Amino acid sequence: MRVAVTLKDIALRAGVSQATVSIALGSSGRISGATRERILSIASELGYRRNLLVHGMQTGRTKSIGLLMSFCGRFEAGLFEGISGALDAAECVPFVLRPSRDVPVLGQIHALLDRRVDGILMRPTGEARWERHLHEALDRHVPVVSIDVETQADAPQVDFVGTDDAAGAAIAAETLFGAGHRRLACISTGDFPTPMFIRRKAFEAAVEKEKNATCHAVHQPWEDGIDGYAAANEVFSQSPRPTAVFVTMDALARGVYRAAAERRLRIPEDVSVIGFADELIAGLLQPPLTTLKQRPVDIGRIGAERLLARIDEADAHGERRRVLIQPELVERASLGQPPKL
Amino acid sequence: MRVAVTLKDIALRAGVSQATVSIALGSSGRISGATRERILSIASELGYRRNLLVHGMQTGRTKSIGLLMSFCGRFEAGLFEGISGALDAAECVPFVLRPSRDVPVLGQIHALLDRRVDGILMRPTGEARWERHLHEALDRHVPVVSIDVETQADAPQVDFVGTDDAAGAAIAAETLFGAGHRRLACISTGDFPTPMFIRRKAFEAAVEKEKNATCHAVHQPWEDGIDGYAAANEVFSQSPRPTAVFVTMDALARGVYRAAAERRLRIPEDVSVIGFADELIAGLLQPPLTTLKQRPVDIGRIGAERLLARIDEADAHGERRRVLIQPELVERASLGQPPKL
DNA sequence: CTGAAAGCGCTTACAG
DNA sequence: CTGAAAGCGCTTACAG
Repeated sequence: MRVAVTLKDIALRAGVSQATVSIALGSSGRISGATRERILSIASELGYRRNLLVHGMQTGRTKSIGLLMSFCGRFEAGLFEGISGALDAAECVPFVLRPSRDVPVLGQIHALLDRRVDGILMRPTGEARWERHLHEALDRHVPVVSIDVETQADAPQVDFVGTDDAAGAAIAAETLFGAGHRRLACISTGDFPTPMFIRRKAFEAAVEKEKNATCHAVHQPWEDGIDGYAAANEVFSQSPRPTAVFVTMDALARGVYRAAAERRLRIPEDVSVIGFADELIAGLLQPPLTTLKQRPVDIGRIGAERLLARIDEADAHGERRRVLIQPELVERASLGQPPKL
Repeated sequence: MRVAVTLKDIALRAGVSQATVSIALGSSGRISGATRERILSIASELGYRRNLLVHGMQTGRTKSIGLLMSFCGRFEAGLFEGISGALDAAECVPFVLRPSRDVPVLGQIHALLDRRVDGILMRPTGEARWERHLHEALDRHVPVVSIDVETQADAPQVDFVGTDDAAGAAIAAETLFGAGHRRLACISTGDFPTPMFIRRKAFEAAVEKEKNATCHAVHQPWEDGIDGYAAANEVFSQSPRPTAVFVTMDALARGVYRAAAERRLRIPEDVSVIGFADELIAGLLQPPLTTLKQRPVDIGRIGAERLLARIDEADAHGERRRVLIQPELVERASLGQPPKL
């Protein structure tokens, strides 16, 4: 067994004090001339590794953060990729906790705080129970940054980085208008304050502003594996039938395609479909789904960078800053002109 | 700002020594009668939270582990769900680091060790560079458990929990034999020691043992977004044409379906296809893909439990233990009898 | 530039 | 059952 090498060991070998070694090894402070070189070489020879537990306790910086999020799709994978990249550059490491029904959020936040994380990055679920526990962190001057879903009034000091969902929904609407559609439908799920909710509101607002345009909106409560089938059936049984459907997340398109197939409605000849998110399924559907592509890697990276900046500022209570990332239209084959009457 | 409450604060208020408070709060040792009650109530009143940095330094247990894995699909999400569940129960929290070309593995292991993780759970990539750095952990008596991909001879003390890939491949072969197929093909990717490699070898071995059965094997080097299209074209241009194709991972089926469609081969009437993993895509393909379902949540859970057990045993150098989880056939629509001549 | 000392917030023998 | 003391491995003023 190898026993950990300590400052004392190095000091002994180098014939200097522990304090000198500490200073020489830290990038900080007064330089120690040639002594430093000697200390450095002894340290590396001995395979010294600083105990970050103690270091963190002394300095108040553990170079660790907490990350509260779950992993279910390509979007989350992108977020994590971006986050990891930014943290790597700062030599910071994330504790990752997965929100779940069985585990109280407060307990998770305490688990992080007890380990003295420097900050917390979170992707809130839609549920409100998150917000009220954030003060446990903020009160201790541990900054919190939220990605993808914005926290609400309860926690106005929480920075936000996410997709500009409203802009994306407006692009979807404009695209449909541009193709000649006026009789639209919107199939949605997810309540305030989820991105899906914001997309729906923005889409409806865009329709309101467009002359002669109407929107038949169907909202379904969120559930696992939701696919929009029931809502699509309602939409397709309207008369006159909408010529285009906006779904607030790609997964809903699956049910739309199925309902359309059952009614022998061709996509896009009889009905156009446009999604949001560019999840894996968008490219797999036949015809491939036109959708709004998010930039999860950027969101993750910028979110982590903002958190690191907050940590350096030592300012957990500043006003909220928001960064909105523009989504981009990915044109595939599910969108065409409205059918001729 | 709230300043952290320490043992001293509680001791002062309770009129006892710091040591007494420490003992009363720890679940360990001698009970302190009524004093304990008083201390406990003062602690909770003050909102005391133990500093796990210091606690970890004192006891040598940080209740943190390192988790080295990346997130790209449903399988990984399942692993993480299982891991999280097991760790939650032990009040343990994982640092999660994502392997990537840009970041040296050694650096990641050091980042974990410097933070004094109690153990490391890893899902190795196929690359060998992992293994030789594991000793950094093992030498310090930090146990390592590997999931999904078994580490090799370099690190024989590393426990393994993963799918019984060989058994799964044998099931695939038996299923095809049972349906009457004898002219088989195997499309594979991934080298030793990935699960895909093991599946391929086991499949070929099963074919060898079956009378009159042949297998046309095509191996493609692993790359991102690989879909098996080129390999499928090679398979389909054989004469006589194989009547069934085993792909060592579901994603490869995508190219097989495409190649089949281009040649107007119907699935399963003209050619049967069987996959491995039950990834999301398996259910989305048309016809839905018959495949071998893995049990990622169990693998994750058992892997984490094994690691926790190793930590408790304080035995990082015991012999390797292996847990193989049986995969299960998911019958969907891509498998039928061979075409009549 | 360097050393001696104090301190971070705990736990753990060791006495009483 | 409880207290006084030492110690974990560092960092940080404070003297020299």
